[in-house]
Parts: sequence; structure tokens; C-alpha cells
Amino acid sequence: MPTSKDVAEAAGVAQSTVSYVLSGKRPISEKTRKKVEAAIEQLTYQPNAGARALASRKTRVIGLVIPFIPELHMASIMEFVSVIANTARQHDHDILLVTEDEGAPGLRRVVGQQICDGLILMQVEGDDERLPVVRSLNVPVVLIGIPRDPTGLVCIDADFEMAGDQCVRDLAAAGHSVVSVIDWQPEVVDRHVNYVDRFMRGTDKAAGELGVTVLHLPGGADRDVIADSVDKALAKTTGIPAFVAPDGTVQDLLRRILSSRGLTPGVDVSVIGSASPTLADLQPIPLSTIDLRPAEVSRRAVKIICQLLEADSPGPHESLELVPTVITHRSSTLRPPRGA
Amino acid sequence: MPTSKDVAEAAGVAQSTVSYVLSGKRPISEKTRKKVEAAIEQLTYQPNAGARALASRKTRVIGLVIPFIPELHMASIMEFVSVIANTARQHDHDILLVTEDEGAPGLRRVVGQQICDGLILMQVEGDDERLPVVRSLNVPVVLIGIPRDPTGLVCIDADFEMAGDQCVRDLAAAGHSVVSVIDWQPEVVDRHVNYVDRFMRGTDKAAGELGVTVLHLPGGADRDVIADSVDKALAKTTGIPAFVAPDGTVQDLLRRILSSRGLTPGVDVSVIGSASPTLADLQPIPLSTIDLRPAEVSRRAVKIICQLLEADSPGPHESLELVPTVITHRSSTLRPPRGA
DNA sequence: ACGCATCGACGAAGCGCATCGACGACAGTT
DNA sequence: AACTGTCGTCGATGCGCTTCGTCGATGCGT
Repeated sequence: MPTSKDVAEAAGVAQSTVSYVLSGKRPISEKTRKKVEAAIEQLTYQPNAGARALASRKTRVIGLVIPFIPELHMASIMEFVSVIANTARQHDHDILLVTEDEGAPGLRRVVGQQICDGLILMQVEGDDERLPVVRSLNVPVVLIGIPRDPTGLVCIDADFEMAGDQCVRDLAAAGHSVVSVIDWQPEVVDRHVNYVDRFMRGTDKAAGELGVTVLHLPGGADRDVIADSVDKALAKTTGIPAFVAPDGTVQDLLRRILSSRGLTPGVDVSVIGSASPTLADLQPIPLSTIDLRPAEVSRRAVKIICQLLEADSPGPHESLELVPTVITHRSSTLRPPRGA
Repeated sequence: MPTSKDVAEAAGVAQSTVSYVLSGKRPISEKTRKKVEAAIEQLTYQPNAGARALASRKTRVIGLVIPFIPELHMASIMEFVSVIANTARQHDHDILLVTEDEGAPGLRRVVGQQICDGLILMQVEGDDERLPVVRSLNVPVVLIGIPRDPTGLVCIDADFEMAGDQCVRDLAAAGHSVVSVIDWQPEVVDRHVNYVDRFMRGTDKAAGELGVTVLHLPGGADRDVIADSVDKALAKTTGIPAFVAPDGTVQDLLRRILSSRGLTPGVDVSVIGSASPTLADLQPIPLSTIDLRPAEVSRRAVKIICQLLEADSPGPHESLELVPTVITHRSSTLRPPRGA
């Protein structure tokens, strides 16, 4: 492996000059820059990350703490991960995986050993045990998810309250007077995973304003639970039933159960799910969706942490960003009555 | 951040002694070790990764190259990623994400900058464009997947040929004389993604030996394509139809289409899918599965690369490991006739 | 023609650790 | 008592880079 010293010799300049050509932190004449760049090219020189980190005290690596809770929809987590990784590269950073199994000590480790300059935490819960550690860490941390007490933390998430509101408003406009929300897994709900509460707040507020009834029913990956929820909803609904299934796992099951009950989305039942546009179109009946914007949330999370890293002003920051959700009509919901 | 020098002062020893206590590469008396360990504890010292990498020429980081091809089943990729990350930690290594978007230059970058000591490549194709780069890289690389020409490469994968063989044998034993295999997406098949070919080889060989007919039909995430495949299969089958759907995306669709054709798995049609045991049990009708052992493949991949990193004998290695697949009967396949 | 400012390049000093040679202390030998 | 040999510790050096102070060269004005 060639070093910057080799490059300097090949170009006939000092090693520090090579460094300045690379960083642009001091003016370099056109002539010598050309020479140095040629030498770099010819030797296929690449700066050593360890040495660079040691000298500059910056690793250009961001730790990404990913959840592996089995009840989560893996495919959607993967979407976060992929977008985060790609966006980080666009900002000239790399992503180090930190698994949740390592817990809070894992955060201390990667920061303490200075393996990374900052962290992104996914799937932050209302009372996350890692928050005290995060606050004490003294490096930029961006949370995806809003904890109960966001004081001194930088948070971003989809606007779940808006999402809940949009779903109920939409179904109400289509003529439904009862909207059944199949929630996330009971484990998730009980843990007061922040977004669940926010979503519910959105549905309930809208329901109150519009005079619509909202039923909250348990979700999960268990078919029987969902089937039970559906039947309960059907029993309590007068008129055409409407379902909202914000969790990916749930909506797959929901569709099958509705079909086994002889109900066809868009005809005698309305269904709003959550899926990316491409996936939604592929469904047997194109699914009306509430888009929780995972890609946009991911992009912004990376952008925010990169800004914090640039600024590198010490001390805690605080901010809270909510990404607007988007509701899209496809064929699985009833059309609003004319004139509505 | 305290340094090893600080620890040395606190313990009243030389910095090198601290280093030796940590690495154990030279004998240290019980007494001074205790002193040093106490100082480390008290200062909450953690060695600086950059400095360590610079001095030792080892980063203890493994680059994981993940595919983001939309047609792949994201949930199963996530399983690989999670197991790989956790296993790496058990071997005292970290995982750096390298996205496929960076392509071959990305591999050169992370290795050239010495951000990581070795690579794991997922989703290696038959004629992968990255192979020449990998061979020239001069660091340990483990491929998950078997390319057409594995010369000089270290590969591991599930034994897809065994899987194909097991499926056909199993269905033949249950009395089926025609077995319909719904393949992966046409894009995947056309690319000669190695495992598709191997799986087919397994099914066809077994079919030849047992005098069974195997139909290969296009798969994918498109419902109409699968529906078409199913109908073709039904038309060509005499007796009770049997389906094998080794791709996760496909099997979801397959189940729904069969049910819409009035066929019940385990009663008037046999279905073998691929899913983890927990998922398989959750299906409306517990799914007989061919387990492609993603977790085991992941664990071994990490183990192999860690061994290569320990040994750190330069020059190319070559090995090929196939993880045996496991077929599990649940209720979605017919019982073999008595006495069989 | 001389002095002065400006620009561009240089050299040296670390960053925090691993590693190697060397050396002091102590035990065992003759 | 002098000698050899371990064992445990120290000091110095270098990994490859960033960064700061410095200084020579060049241009300008008078």
C-alpha cells in the first residue's frame, strides 16, 4: 500500500503538500496540484483511514443501531438501513452496524473506542433505556422515533399523528362512520412504542372532530388474533366496514382474512395499509396506503447527523422533526360519494 | 478521553506495560496487572481504534457487502445481516456496511483505505462482475453464494442442490408424479444466479432418478405471472398437484392463488415453501418447508473470515462449503402413503 | 533599485497505540 | 562471590496522517 509519503516523493513535493492537496485546507498552485494528483493516480494511492482518524480525530463513520426484534417487519427495517447507508456515502461517511444485542454498553464501546463519530438509533421507544447513555455520550446522536422526554435529544420520525388523522379523515370522507384500526403487536403497544401512541392520538382526535367511531383492535403476526380482531370489528360496524393496518406484518394477514370472510376491498370494505408505492401496486387489489416515508426519514436522519458532525459544536443539541405522511388512494378503499 | 499513557501514569507503569496487559503478548506479573486493570477501570479507559489500527495494521472490522436488489426478499436479507453482525461481535469484530450501489470501486475503497480487514459478499452471482476485483484485493473475502468459477475464492452457501433433491424426493414419496417448481423471479433466473441453477439441478437429478416429472415455471413478485404458472402446472398435472416455492416472495402469492383456485394445501395439493420454522408455523396451514439455513450460513461465513484474519497468511485461499438444508413436514404436504 | 506583502510549499511535531531491543532484579549454579 | 539465565518492565521508535509555524519566491509600489 502506498502512503502519502510515497506520493510526495513521486510528485517531488513534501508530504504535507499531498495532505493539503487532498483536504484543500490550504491554497495549492495549479502546477503542483496536477503533479500530486498524477502521482496519486499512478500509485492508486488511498489515504489510510486509521491514520487519518488518529490525526484528525474524525473517523467519518456513523454507527447505526439496528433493532432485531422479531416482531418488527424486517423488510421495512431493511429499507431504513439501505437508504441510510447510501445517504451516508453521499455525505462521504460509512455506516457501522451496531446490533441492539449489545445494548447500552455497545453504544459506549463504539463511541469510547472512537470507532465512529456519531450514532443513529432506530426504533427508539418511549422510555428507552439507552437514552441516559445517549445523553452522556458527548457525540452527536440522532434518534429515529420520539421518546417520551426528548429533552436534549435530536429526534426525527414520520408524523404518525398526521398519519392517523389522514386515515380517519379519508375513510370518513368515503362515507364510513366506523373505522377499525388494527394496531401493532400487543408487545409493541404495551411497550408504548412512541409511534403507536402518536398514531392513535391522530386517529382519535380526527374521530372526535368528525363524529366517527374508531375501534382499536390488537394486531400482531398471529393469524388468529387478527381474525378475531376483524370479526369483532365487523360485529361492531354498521354500514360498510373500514380497516386501517399501519403495520406491514398485519396488513398481509388482514387481506387474507377479509377475503376468507367474503369481503372485497374497495367494494364492500375499505382497507388502508402501509407500503411503498411499488409494493402497493403489486397487490391483487392495489392497496390504498398511508406512506410513512421511511426513505425520507432515513435521508433526513443522515443529513442531520452529518450537519452536527460538521459543526461539531460540543454540548447537547435538541431538535424534533416530523416528516409529513402521504395518503394515496388506490382501489382498496371506497370512492368518496360525489360532491364530497 | 483517557489514553493508555494516562492509564500508565495512574498505575505507575510504562505505557508499553499497559499495552501488554491489554494484549497479553508478554508476561506481566500479577501485581502490576492488577494495578493496571484498576487504573483502566477507574479511568474507564478504552483503547483508541484508529491508533490501534494504525499501529497493528488490523482494524477488526469486516466489510459486509449487501444487495439491495428490489426483487429480493428483504426480510431474509435482514436475517443474514443480523446474524452476521452478531456473530462478528462474538469474534470481537465489527461490521461495516458496504452497499452494492458502490459496486466494485466500493470494495477497492474500503480495502484500500484500510477501513476493514476483510469482506463478506452476499448474493454472489454466477458471473459476478466483482470477482476479478475480489481476487485482486489481497485481503480475505468470503462469498455467500457459489460463482461459476470459484477458483481461488472462499465460498459458502446453502446446499441448494440438496434442497432441490429433498423437495422432489419428498413429494415423490408422498405419491406425486408431477412436481411444479415455481422459480425465482425471471430476472434472477436469467442472471444465472448460481443458487437457482443448483436448485434446479437438484430437482432434475432427483426427478430423473425417481421417474418423476418436474415442471419449472416462472416466479416473481407479480401476481399474474404466478397465477399463470399455477394454472399451467394444474393443466399439466395428472393426479394431485405438488408445488415447490423456494423463494419467499413467491410463496406468499402462491398460497393465495391456490386458495382462489379452491385448492387446500395438505388436502388436494402439496406445497413446500421456504421459511424459518417460526414463520412456517404461523401460516394458516402450517407450511412444509425447505430450510435454507440462512443463520447457519451466516455464522459460518463469519467464522471462516475470522479464521482467515487470524491466520493472516497472505495469498489467495480456496474453499467451498455447502450447508446441508433441512426439509420439515408440516400440514401443507400430503402424508406419504402408509408403508412408504 | 529596494522593501514589503502575499502566496505557496516545506519541515516538524504530534495523534495513541504496538512492538522490539534492552536492561535491571532476582534465583540458581559452580 | 562471580556467572548465567529468566522474568518482568521500560524506553524508544514508527505506523500514516493532519496541522501549525515558518520561510523562500514572486509580485507590487515607490
